[in-house]
Amino acid sequence: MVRVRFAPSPTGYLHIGSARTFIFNWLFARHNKGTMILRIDDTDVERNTEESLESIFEGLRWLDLGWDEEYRQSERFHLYREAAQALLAKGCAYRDFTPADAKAADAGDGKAGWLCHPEMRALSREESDRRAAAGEPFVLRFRVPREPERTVTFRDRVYGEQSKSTADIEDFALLRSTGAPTYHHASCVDDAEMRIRHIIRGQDHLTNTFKHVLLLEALGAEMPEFAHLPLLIAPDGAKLSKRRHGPVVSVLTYRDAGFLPHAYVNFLCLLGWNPKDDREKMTREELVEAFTLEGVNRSNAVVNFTEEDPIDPKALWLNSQHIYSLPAERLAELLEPVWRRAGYEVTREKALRVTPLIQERIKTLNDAVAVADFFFVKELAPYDTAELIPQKGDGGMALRALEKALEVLADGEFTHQAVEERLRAAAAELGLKAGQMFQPIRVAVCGRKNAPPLFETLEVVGRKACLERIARAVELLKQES
RNA sequence: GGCGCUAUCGUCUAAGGGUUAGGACGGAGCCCUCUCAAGGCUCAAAUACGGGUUCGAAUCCCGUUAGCGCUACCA
Repeated sequence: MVRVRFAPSPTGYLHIGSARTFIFNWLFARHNKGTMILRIDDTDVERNTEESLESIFEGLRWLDLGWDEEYRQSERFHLYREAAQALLAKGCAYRDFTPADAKAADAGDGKAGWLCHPEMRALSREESDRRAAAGEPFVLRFRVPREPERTVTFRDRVYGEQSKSTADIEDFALLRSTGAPTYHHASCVDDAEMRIRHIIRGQDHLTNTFKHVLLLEALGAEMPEFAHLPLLIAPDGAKLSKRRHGPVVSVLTYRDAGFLPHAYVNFLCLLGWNPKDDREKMTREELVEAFTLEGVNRSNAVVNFTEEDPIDPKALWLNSQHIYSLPAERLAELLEPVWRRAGYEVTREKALRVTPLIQERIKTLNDAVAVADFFFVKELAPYDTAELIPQKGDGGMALRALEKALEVLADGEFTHQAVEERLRAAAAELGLKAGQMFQPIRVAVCGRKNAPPLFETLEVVGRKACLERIARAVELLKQES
């Protein structure tokens, strides 16, 4: 039975690297019909914040993948205390009465004291119990078995065989002087208790794993499999940090930028993993089907962004691909609130008619505001009348085209086929090329040169608004001459 | 400093002893076309460096360099 967990600590927003770890765990669980566990690693009371927890949940909810079980370490302190007791009783742990600041002082430069404090490690049981009973503060440390020295090994599903001498592993803390567990302790106790079979997490934990193997052994737990993931880094090679790189490190940024969650999930999957064929755009189902640990690679991946352009171009492209393959009705549903937020008056029917015209012209949901404005606004924003003048033409030509359009569009059927027929005939009659006839009309109706196909656009904008806008353009041209 | 991990186009990546080192994004160009997109085609662009092993190395080994991680009573 596959059981995996994602274990964020609520000390910040949901980082995109964490999001990817969550996604890989989720994919692995779903691919293997296993269980996905969300565990909040909130053992550091000092640093945890409620806002952070909220933003992590918000990010996770947006990703829209879900999970099966949920735990909070802050509600499980009794388990960690019991486990610590047992470890102490078995001699696998010892009390270290060194004051916190003293330890920092002499272990500072990676010199002698970093492995352990030999006096503390050697303290007799009686002495240790006596000082503890007297209320002297201590941290509980794991007694790394160093005599005789041995090599700790495990096989990582991504990085292969790993080994490290116990001579290079320090006596790490299990319990702080407050009695609260450290990350290593709580994490291992929980992984054992929750019967996590596969630990999939960031590569920053690769060397921590030697400690965890030792601890898990001491706890008498069945050894899980480990799979470490390459890290996501910034273009400057540094790890992604909010301070240095800004909001690009938070998943909520992509939601707010108008990304589709499954497109963003797709993008994150391609950072450090690939399906071994040339597929790039993949649906959630395809990802679940294709995901295996064998496809994960070992080197860190750069998220490609710059200060001017904070979104990775490939993410943008993938998003446009996912938008394009959405059924128009579904896209219209998603676009409606976007337009409404922009202050446009939008009905379901209107959204349904506009959407197909812009579907392949937007890369994000938010793009729809600027791309479709002229379908919704009462009055066009002022534009440069020079735009009305066609290629190899002049103001006079624009005027003739527009006046003819006014005449031709005033009555008759107002469907795009009928409108196209009449407009093409009109162009022929005036001796104009199609483009020369259409550009003034497009600019008059849309307020700019770049817009969706003209006839469909005219049909959706409607006869009344089209005639008004063309008449307005005629007026402007006449004023100028 | 110690220990560990990593190194293919600008970026994401494929190839895991024999390929003109493949794909994608981005860039350039062409085609299509009522504009813009979308789409199609083409081009530029990479095996960090030095040694081995081998008939043959991007691929295996060693070293160098660089980057990253751990080295907290953070996670």
